[in-house]
Amino acid sequence: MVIGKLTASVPGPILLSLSISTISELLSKQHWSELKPHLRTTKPTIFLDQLFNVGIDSELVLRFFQWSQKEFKISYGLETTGKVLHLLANSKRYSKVRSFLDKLVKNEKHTVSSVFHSLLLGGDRPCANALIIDMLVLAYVRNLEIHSACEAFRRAQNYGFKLSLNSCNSLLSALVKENKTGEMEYVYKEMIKRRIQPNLTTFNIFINGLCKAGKLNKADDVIEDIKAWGFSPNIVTYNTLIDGHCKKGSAGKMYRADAILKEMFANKICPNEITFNTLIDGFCKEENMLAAKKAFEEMERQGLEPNLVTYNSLINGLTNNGKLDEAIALWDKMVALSLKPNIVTYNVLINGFCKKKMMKEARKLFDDIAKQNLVPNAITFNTLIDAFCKDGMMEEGFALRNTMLNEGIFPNVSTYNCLIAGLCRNQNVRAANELLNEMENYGLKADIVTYNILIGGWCKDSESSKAEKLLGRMLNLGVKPNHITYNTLMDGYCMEGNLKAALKVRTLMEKEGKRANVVTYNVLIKGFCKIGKLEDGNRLLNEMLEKGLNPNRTTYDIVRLEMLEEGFIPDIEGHLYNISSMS
DNA sequence: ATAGGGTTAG
Repeated sequence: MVIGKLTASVPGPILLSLSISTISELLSKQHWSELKPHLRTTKPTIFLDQLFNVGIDSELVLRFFQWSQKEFKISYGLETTGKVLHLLANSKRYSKVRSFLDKLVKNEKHTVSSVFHSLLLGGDRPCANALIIDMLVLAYVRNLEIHSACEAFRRAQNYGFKLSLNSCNSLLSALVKENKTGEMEYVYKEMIKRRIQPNLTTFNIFINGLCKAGKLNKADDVIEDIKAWGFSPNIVTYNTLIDGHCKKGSAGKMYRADAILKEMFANKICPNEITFNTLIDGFCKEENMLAAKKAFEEMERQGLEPNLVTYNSLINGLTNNGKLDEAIALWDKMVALSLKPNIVTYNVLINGFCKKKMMKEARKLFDDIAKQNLVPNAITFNTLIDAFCKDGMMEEGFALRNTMLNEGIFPNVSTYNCLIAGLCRNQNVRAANELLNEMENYGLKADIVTYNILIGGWCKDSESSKAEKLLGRMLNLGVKPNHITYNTLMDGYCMEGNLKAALKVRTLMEKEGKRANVVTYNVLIKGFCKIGKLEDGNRLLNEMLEKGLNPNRTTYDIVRLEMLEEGFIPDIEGHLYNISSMS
């Protein structure tokens, strides 16, 4: 049988006279040199077209497609690509479809709309179409093209394709990882609307996303949704919720975390190691070491064995609460229990030594890492670099950065932030700015911390207008300023005595939807006091109290040092007791 | 396809 006969009914010239079995054999054995001469007279595109029609194995078609693409530098176009995909899908070669789609979304930058259009032209079996579109969404997620994944998710509905639960869950979880809360909530709502039945995992991912966005009440409410759908919250649900409260909650958050733990018990779900580790870390971060230790004991009472994560959290908590000795003792206890410290343990204790300016000890631990067959990572280096910079040893900091490069551990944004902050501390903002350029030449994007450091640097140099230029630059580059950005800039203008400019920044901040916080008020009150306008400072102080913002230690210091000393009695009687008791 | 620990800015 020859292709010529088979394709006689297909319009166009017949250019090949190889039998199908010969072609199949050549393709499967990849005897390209024997095939090549035939393609001098028949264009590869036409050859491929004929392969589509004769019904040979889809994998062989794919092989020819990929070989000819490379060999003749052909770019086949999306429509042909769509045909290959349909052929693969129809013969259930799903892993091939997957890797083919990976290449499509990774290498070639087509718009989602053109990919959709051509995929749908490639075949007319609706169920194959739905499958390919579903796998396309997954391919975008796998390749971290989350924006495209969302667009494909939207278009799937427009074209009437129902996506699988698996793809939707993957998309949801990717959106959580990228902190895209708005899109995550959209996808979740759409799933319900499109009647894609969620499972418990869907709800757990959704809760995690809400927690990461600080929407704790909304996250709590999902528990009711879970029950309404006929599911029961599981250990992952509760652990996620507890962690959300530990990390994002405000004052008294551990009470709510504890309340969730009790609810968990009431629902007959036993906490596991992760539950306790989460709680212990939460208490440590709240500087409540007593509660952390109690949770540790409770964990053992429940028959659960504290693991590496437990010890790392506790050691970290102890070092951050000035209990370096206890931290070292716990390290020893851990080793005695034959739990081997990992790189996190080392980083935590190195940080502990660094914070106490015990650089020799820190360095000794650092040298020990390699002896234990562990590998230092960027965090290890960043911890040391930051400490050296803060200790005024900039050369050491830069030397460590070079060591990193030599050892193939790439400096990241934080590395540069530590160095840039060091230069700013030494009043060398110009050099700091050059480092910003250097990091961008390395392809590292400055983040919010970088900008905040540099803005602070210029402000300290009484060059607040230069700092404001940086604010403009970050806005242009799509880095969203936060409270620290605005407060730092306001402080700069205030220290220059330019209250007018400072108030303008406040207006700008509020236009961006950020309300003044305690630091904002402290900065402005102090600014007014500095130029002798104590009444204005007092007015702001009252405004702050009216808004329900709690004054902090700095507020009281300002009142005591800037107002009382100038003989001005602030109009905040209820707080005067605190002012005198804090002095 | 879902949950826990480490570095940088007021």
